[in-house]
Amino acid sequence: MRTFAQDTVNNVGETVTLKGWVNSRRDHGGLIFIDVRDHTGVAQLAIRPEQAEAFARGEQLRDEFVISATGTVVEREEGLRNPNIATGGVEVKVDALTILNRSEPLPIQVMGETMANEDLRLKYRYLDLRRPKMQDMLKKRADMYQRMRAYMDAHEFTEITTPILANSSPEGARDFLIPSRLQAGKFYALPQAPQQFKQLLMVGGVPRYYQLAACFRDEDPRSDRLYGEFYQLDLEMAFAEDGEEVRAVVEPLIKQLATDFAGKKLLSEDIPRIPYLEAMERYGSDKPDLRYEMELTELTEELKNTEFGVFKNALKEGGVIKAIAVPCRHHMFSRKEIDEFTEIAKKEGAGGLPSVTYEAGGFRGGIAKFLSSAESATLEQKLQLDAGEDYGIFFASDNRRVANKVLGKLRAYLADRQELKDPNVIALAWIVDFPFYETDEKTGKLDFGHNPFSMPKGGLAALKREDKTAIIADQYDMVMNGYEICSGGVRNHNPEILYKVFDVLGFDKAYVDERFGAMISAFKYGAPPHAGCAFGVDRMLMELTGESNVREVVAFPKNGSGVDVMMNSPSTVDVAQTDELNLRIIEH
RNA sequence: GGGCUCGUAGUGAAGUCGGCCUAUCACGCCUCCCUGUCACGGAGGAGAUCGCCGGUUCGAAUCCGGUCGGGCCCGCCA
Repeated sequence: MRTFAQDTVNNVGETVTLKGWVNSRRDHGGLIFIDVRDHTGVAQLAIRPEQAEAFARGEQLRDEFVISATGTVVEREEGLRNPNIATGGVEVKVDALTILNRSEPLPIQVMGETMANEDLRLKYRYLDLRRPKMQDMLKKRADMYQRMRAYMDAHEFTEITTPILANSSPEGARDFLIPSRLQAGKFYALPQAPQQFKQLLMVGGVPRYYQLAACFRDEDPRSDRLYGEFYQLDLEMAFAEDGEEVRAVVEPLIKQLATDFAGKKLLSEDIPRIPYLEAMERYGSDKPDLRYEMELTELTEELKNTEFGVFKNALKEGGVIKAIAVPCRHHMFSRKEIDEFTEIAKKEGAGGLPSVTYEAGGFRGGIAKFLSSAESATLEQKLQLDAGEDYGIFFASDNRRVANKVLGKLRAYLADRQELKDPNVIALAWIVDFPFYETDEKTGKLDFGHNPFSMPKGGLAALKREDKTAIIADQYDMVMNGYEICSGGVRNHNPEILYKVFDVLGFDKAYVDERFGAMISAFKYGAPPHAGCAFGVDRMLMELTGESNVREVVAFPKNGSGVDVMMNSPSTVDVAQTDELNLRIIEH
């Protein structure tokens, strides 16, 4: 009868068989200790020369050999116990030992503190996954899936799988294309999201749909963005005409994941709704981390009579002056540090980074000499400076968009640097009211701000407004600790309004019919209003488990170049295969 | 596509403003010893053309140019 490592404590006096990997071997010449590891932990085997056959095999064991050991569980004597491991009070006196498989010396270390670089870990992911931390991660992901399914089922959502072989979508990310054999010269595409299918399910009479959906996008990855494939908790609700209906349904699930599942504290039970423009003004970002304050403070009015040339020029050109006050905590920012921050500001489009320090209740250095005593007093009050604390104060004077962007970037960077993020706290927020259309900074042309299929607030009438950039999309993102974890919207189920949405950008009916034929035609046959959203499962799991790289929460991720270094994919294929698909590979 | 950064035994690091490097340390590996260890211990040993190519120099892991690979960021991600 097989017993697991952690169960040995409950089997004192009994004969057990442990199967697992050799975690470590301590050969004393006349006595061999083996720590055998399985998915439950490690247990100590003691092999004595009296069991000659087992002892001889014990001498051959090396790290990561796979063994089966049978023997009696005995209580360890006083002084021989190891309080550091769960099974440290017992050991197995081995009678018989079988080597089930041998192992060559490992290319990466499974046990111990040194960890190989990521490239090697990914190449030998099957070894990397043996590490308890990775085992734990796999279990956590499964646990999260269970909780999501249980919650969605309990709220009368029906899980429906939608096609993986889908169609190329002209909007959005780059597609993965799949050549069709039966339809020569045509292509499927892997879905970037089940967006159109789930909306068609609404037309199909499904009241509430959800899916743990695989999504595919061929875009360059980031530390919080996987290459290629990722998972979303995708959901949609028929007859929801107000985004609040969706938000109210999903909020308890996310809170439960943050607390019960991740064991963290919520910054607040009430999840704020922050309009996009307000988020940009206060945080310089549409995905602000609310665990720390450091809000952007506008000082345009307060400094309108400034003597400082840079500010004067900005104001003359209709710009704004904004600032953030950064608590110093340990020591005042050095010249070198401020230079470093300046580089960041410049990268975001700032000309420089005017600054001043606030020490011992007064402004010093930097632009301090340009501040009148009246201005100093106003700044102190507007920036809510605490005389007992020292601050570095950083300014942006530019057009509103750039000023917000610069300080927003700096706010996030400095919060990290100053360790203002509490890892045990989850701060949630809904960012709402995204602009439907935006002007492209470079071309000056009008384009969709986000998702063309969401409902413009105010419907058809709103679309006829003169200032198109003032049209608001009924769209909402959920932000968790500075990461966008969910995006959703009230969908546009009205063909007339949908045509108009594209008409604003100069696309005619034929364009819409050609590209979104199934959807626009379905909407003509009694489409119910509907709204929904989709949560990024991987990113959420990353933040909830305190990882800073999303690849850490995926069993077999691709690297930054889109390569699976373990399987060596993508790879070339036989000419016979490409011939069958009517494809010709052009050598580069 | 662009910027920054890293590349040294199987693994992780040190050395990187030219010579004390015949390249250091730890883990791992091999041989021998060891009956109470638990990251066992002890003695000994093997293992690196310093990512690759070229250049400068009396001399290059170290400087320069190129190239390949990784990571982070920008663009991109409706």
